[in-house]
Amino acid sequence: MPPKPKTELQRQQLRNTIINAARDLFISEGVEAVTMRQIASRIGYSATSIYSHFADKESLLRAICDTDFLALATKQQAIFKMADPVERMMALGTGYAEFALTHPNHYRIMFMTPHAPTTPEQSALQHNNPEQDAYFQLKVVVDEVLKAGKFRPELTDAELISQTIWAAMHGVCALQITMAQDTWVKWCDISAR
Amino acid sequence: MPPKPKTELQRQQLRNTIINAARDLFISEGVEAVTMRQIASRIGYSATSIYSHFADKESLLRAICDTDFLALATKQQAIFKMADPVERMMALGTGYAEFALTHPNHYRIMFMTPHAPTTPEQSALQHNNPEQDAYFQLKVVVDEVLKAGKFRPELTDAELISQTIWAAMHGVCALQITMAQDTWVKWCDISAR
DNA sequence: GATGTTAAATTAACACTGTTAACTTAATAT
DNA sequence: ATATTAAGTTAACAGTGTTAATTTAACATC
Repeated sequence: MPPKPKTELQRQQLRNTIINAARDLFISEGVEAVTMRQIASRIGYSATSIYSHFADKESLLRAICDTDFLALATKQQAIFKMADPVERMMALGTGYAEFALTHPNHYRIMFMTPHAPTTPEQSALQHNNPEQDAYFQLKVVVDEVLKAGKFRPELTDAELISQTIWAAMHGVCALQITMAQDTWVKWCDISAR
Repeated sequence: MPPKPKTELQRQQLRNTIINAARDLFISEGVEAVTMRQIASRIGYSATSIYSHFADKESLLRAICDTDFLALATKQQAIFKMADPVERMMALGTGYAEFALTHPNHYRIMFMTPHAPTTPEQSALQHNNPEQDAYFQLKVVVDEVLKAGKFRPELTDAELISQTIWAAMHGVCALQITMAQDTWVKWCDISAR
């Protein structure tokens, strides 16, 4: 039953309804296994109506990622206000891992699935905005720890250090997510670092 | 033009031809983008003929994985024979990264895609066989380095150390593969460690 | 040599996918 | 009352993995 003019708010609401339904399905079934028709039927619309809010499946996926990247950055933002830089850096790390392992399927979509490179106008998220960019948060903290002289002297490049830390955290989390139920390896507890 | 009886050798040859063609395409185009019809046409057969050698696309994929796990272990096997344990351990690491980054699509399938746990009869590969299990190779070398007293004294568990090393390597490689072409982060060169 | 049998391969067909085009419906502006 | 128009629909397309039905050619037997 198609009525007519919707306020911008209503449009946003429907957009969010689609995003949430799609996310639910994506994380429980896997992106590939979920069809546009399934998403639509879950919210009582026809498949094609999704296309008036998202250009295609890929941009729907990207929109989901966007909201989740923001959620992560917001969560981390609280940690970001701790007093001691070193403590802050550690807390960022455990916060990240916590996010990854309590939302493994979000994490998979966000950090373990290659997407086409995102152009600025496809994403509302801003680089180097500490409220929206969790990587920037890390870089800032690393820079502070660096200036406080708390790294080994041969480590001087904040960008490189940040990326190494991120890679290490990602390695632990990603391997855990992908391989945890594999019997090949006798997996040790994560908290052991 | 369909002739008739083929020797077992000929069957194996065709099976390999399919595997190699499929791998080529998977590597250069990505698994999802490659169709059975493409694979078939590349070797001058029709799509359906693949199904007399592989139950479906997934088992074709798994067959490729199997040969590639073995390829990795075999490649690493050479390093495994170096004299100095520490050098050996380092070389295993760079060998692993080399494999990951020269075969990113293999790597994605092998280590970044959750599969259902593989039952023994689906795979001919053997656990804890240094010729077929690259993780076991790492564990052995780590154990030797440990016994040579070359780790910091607080590190005592070979399994934990091995998994940490693996996680670190995996983190660098996986992040590189997933995010390399993303412009969000100004990626540093891998070799910088 | 003709004939049936059988594996190898092919073409046709199915159910389903993401997506586009064409069409309906109902609320507003005139 | 009527035209306009956005929101939503159904119909249709090209392409997917896969299965069923069908052809083809080589062999074994008479």
